[in-house]
Amino acid sequence: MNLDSLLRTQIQKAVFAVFNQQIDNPQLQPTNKEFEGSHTLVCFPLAKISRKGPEETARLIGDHLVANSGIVSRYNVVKGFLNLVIGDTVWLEVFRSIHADKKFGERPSNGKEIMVEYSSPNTNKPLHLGHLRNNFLGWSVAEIYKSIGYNVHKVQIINDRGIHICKSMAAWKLFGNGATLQSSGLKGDKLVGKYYVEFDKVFKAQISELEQKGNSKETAEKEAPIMKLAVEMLQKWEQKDPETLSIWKMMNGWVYEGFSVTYHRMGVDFERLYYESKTYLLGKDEVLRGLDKGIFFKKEDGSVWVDLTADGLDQKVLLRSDGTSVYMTQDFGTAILRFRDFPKIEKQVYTVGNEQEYHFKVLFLILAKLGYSWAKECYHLSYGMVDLPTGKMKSREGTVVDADDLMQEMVEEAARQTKELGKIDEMTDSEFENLSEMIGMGALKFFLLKVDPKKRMLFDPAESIQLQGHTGPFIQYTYARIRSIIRKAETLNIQPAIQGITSMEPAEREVIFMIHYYMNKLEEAAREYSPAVVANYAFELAKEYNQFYQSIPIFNESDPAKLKFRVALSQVVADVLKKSMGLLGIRMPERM
RNA sequence: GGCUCCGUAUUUCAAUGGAUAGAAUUUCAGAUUCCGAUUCUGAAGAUGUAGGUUCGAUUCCUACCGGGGCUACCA
Repeated sequence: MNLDSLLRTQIQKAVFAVFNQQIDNPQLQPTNKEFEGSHTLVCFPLAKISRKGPEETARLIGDHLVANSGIVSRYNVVKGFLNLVIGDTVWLEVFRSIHADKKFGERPSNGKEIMVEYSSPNTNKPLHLGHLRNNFLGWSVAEIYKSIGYNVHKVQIINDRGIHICKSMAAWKLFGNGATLQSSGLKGDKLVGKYYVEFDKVFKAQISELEQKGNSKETAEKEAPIMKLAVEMLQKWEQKDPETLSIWKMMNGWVYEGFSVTYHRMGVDFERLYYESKTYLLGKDEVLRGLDKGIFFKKEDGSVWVDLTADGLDQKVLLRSDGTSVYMTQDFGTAILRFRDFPKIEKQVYTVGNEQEYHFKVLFLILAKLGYSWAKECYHLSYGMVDLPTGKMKSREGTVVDADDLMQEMVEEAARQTKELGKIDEMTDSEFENLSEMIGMGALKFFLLKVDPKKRMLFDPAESIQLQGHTGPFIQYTYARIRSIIRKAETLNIQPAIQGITSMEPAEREVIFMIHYYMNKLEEAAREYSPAVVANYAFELAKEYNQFYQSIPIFNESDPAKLKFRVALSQVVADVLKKSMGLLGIRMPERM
């Protein structure tokens, strides 16, 4: 039973009965805590059709609902707000159906498919803090869509070719002495990253040397020997030179080995990988087709452009004068390829930093101009930079926070904290390790996901792992304590049940209200592409439960019906907490 | 210059155009015969500025102030 839609229908009926008017979408919102009731109908907009004051309008609707709806037991009116009180028996019925529904929180398949792209790393260096936000966001949005019935395809594009990887390759060739994974003992992506840093160091030294000899900065950058080598390697790569290809394959192989370790710890996964080396030539045909149709135009030097000035943007190049393609060209080529690979998807979601907002605006516009109807459904899941308390985190400034290091630190901190609290005595080593991983990663994920994606945010590692406050571990603790209650109920052989009670304490009603609101929140999160909605919901639910826990006895309750009901309530809260946090990729401990 | 995102308590974050702008944090004052006090209750404290639309604006519009990003025949 869906209480909200039932109530909406009843309100529509009431408005029709009282004012003889149809309304599409009654404006319902949760009632402020200071007033009695759970659902509030905003009646200001209805004053126009009722031709009465907002308060009188509210009263007339309220009277009709109490008399006819069967679910509203009483109401109060404050200004133009109609606060509705749902009877306890109705709430208990709502709760009973949730408790019985093993699949609560998961919509059955709606037959629709979407694709979510995230991560999309370059293969010349390790993943950093920004990638963590990217991966957690993309993965979580995919899970949220799954839970409301979509078939979701998780993909990434791996930027495995281009000048950046050739830089690492050049440095390895010059200074590597044939180093391998085995000989270095390093994680693969770290080893390749080391040469990328090495390249940069040597490159800068060569530039300043050339500048001192009187060259301009531009010339120096072009003429630096190590850069010339990297460019040469890129050309050889494009000509499929066997030696270059084998270095390229070897070094990318190292990176993939390293990345897979990092992804595993992050807890993210992909259904399909796209490699830029296989897609970078795509899109050219589409440009030529667009040129024929007059969507694009050619300049006298032979380069092909699209004119987006009518859409408030600039002109954008699509093919260079030498006929080669640019990033934009391959990106819409890849988009089209994906729709061929997965013909049923109705849109793509791209999880990419907000510095590429312009790029995606152009991309979607071009796709629309080419006649692809799905273009307008595509979405750029844009997110802001992550700052640290110590300062800004920018790769250019060389203060990159490595993803592996950060995860390791979080887990170590969690372990230290748990030890300090003296909770490890009854745990085996592997249980302790597992718990530290859950808490450390939970703290990290929750903190990165609780903020609206599009906002630039500050990540404070110390604050994120606190057991009190707006944190993942706080919610995990609440969960662990509930599980402890459930275990005790099991040993006492108390079966959770909803029988023999007809009324509730306010704190119990609040908890049920929060639980019943879960699906609304999931849909909002999907609509907004925002895991933050789910994160903040889980936090609210945990707090609501703690209030109940604090003020109402469970095992000291003498009425067995109430005792069983409260155990059932605890059980459902635990389930919903676990499900909602699961959508953020956060695991929940039985004990902590 | 053009485009775009952002500006909310000391700080970090909330608020489909709705009520006295919520949390967390910090400080102070309280609560446990009890299921895990890593909890709960109370107090203090904020919408960058100036207009406009609206019954009602943190939200929409305009201008300004402040911050980030984009504006490459780079990816």
